[in-house]
Amino acid sequence: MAVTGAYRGVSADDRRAQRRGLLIDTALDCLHADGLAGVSVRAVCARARLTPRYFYESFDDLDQLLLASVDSVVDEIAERSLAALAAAPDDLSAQVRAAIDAGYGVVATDARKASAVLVAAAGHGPLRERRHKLVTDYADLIIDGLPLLNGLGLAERRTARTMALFLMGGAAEVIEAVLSGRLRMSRANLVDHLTRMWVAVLSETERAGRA
Amino acid sequence: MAVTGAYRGVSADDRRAQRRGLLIDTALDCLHADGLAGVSVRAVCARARLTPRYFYESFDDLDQLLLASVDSVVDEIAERSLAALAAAPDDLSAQVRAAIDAGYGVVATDARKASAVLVAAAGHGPLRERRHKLVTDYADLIIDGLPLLNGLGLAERRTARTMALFLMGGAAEVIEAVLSGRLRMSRANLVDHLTRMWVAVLSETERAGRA
DNA sequence: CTAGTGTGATAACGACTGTTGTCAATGTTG
DNA sequence: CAACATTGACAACAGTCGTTATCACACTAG
Repeated sequence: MAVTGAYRGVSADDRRAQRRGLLIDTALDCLHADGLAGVSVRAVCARARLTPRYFYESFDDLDQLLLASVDSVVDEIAERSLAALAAAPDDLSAQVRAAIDAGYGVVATDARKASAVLVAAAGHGPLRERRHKLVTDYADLIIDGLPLLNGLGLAERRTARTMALFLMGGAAEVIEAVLSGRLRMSRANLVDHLTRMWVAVLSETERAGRA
Repeated sequence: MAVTGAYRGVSADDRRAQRRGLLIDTALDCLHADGLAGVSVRAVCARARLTPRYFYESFDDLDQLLLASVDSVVDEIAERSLAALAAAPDDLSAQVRAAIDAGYGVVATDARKASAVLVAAAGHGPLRERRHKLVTDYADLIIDGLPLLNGLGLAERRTARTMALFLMGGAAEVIEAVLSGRLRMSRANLVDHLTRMWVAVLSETERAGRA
């Protein structure tokens, strides 16, 4: 039953990849529309105009699809944030601002992606574990990406990780409030506030670490 | 079919309240054990050794039960935090520390309550809206509870609210990491770090507001 | 003791779930 | 053309969901 031949001018591998991508994208639709409970094999397939057969062609399990969907969003955020941070001038405030603005840009222009990140926080089982890993990875990226925090010992590293978790959780909370409409604020203002608070925590932690 | 008479020496109202409380408590069990998906009418009733009839006696809907469960936890946290804050000496650091320690004490001694708060963050529909309201209420409590932030104008109040959201989101993230075992840290250390970062943000925001 | 109320177990309903299988239609290749 | 690969629609399985109803038993009130 292996799919190997070409079909409508598209190779078998390309068609598989195409369907897989469609399922991931459609999962984001379902997630945004009906929450985690709205993501079922049948629902996603129906919305993607595919049959369950093609779901099991690309994923063993619903969890695999959810993980792939969340990963696609998280990877995009990390990629853009880090690129912006690397391109920013050698100034703490400028670097933080660039990273936050770039990351916010991803979820601000696609509400589905914001839902994906938030829903991942509440999932259970594999989704929850994945989220743990992602948050920790982000924290390490923050630590490594900021020259201010380089050259830390092991004790300070745990402090730095705690700080990174705090910064991300706080930013996520504020961003969620803005995207949901509860907190009305321009993008520039949002980035300003977040940058200010991040820098406040970063500076204080660095000062406390030196002391 | 109205329940009015006494039974085993307990009045009808008391029995209803007892069953309602049992369902709320059992819902926390299910939530902690199997996540949001594990909370179903049948599952909760089975675990509580009640029949679905008594579920519909106290709740119209599963959402109502979830809301009641989350509310019970959130109310407890708010109550204890505010009491501790009010009892603390007139010092920013001491007040923040007291409030954080009291709030953490609630979830630290009962993992189910931590799950409830975290799961509420990712819910959909009514649960999500409720969480929005709760977070905003907390933010206002923080603002009103800290003399440092009193007497703010409307513009500063939005800044203060943004800050309060940031502080809560950050604290939640770190607390979740500690409770899940990803971040090993003593309670004293955790409270120290959170207090330090809260005070850093609070001081900086107050400084920026004055400028 | 009798009549009535409260309780708990169980069944039923249609709808949905994950998963697998079948079958006709459509496209490709010999 | 014939032979085959690929697609999409649909059925089937057992399980759970929310919700309501039924029935026997425990208890209380008169």
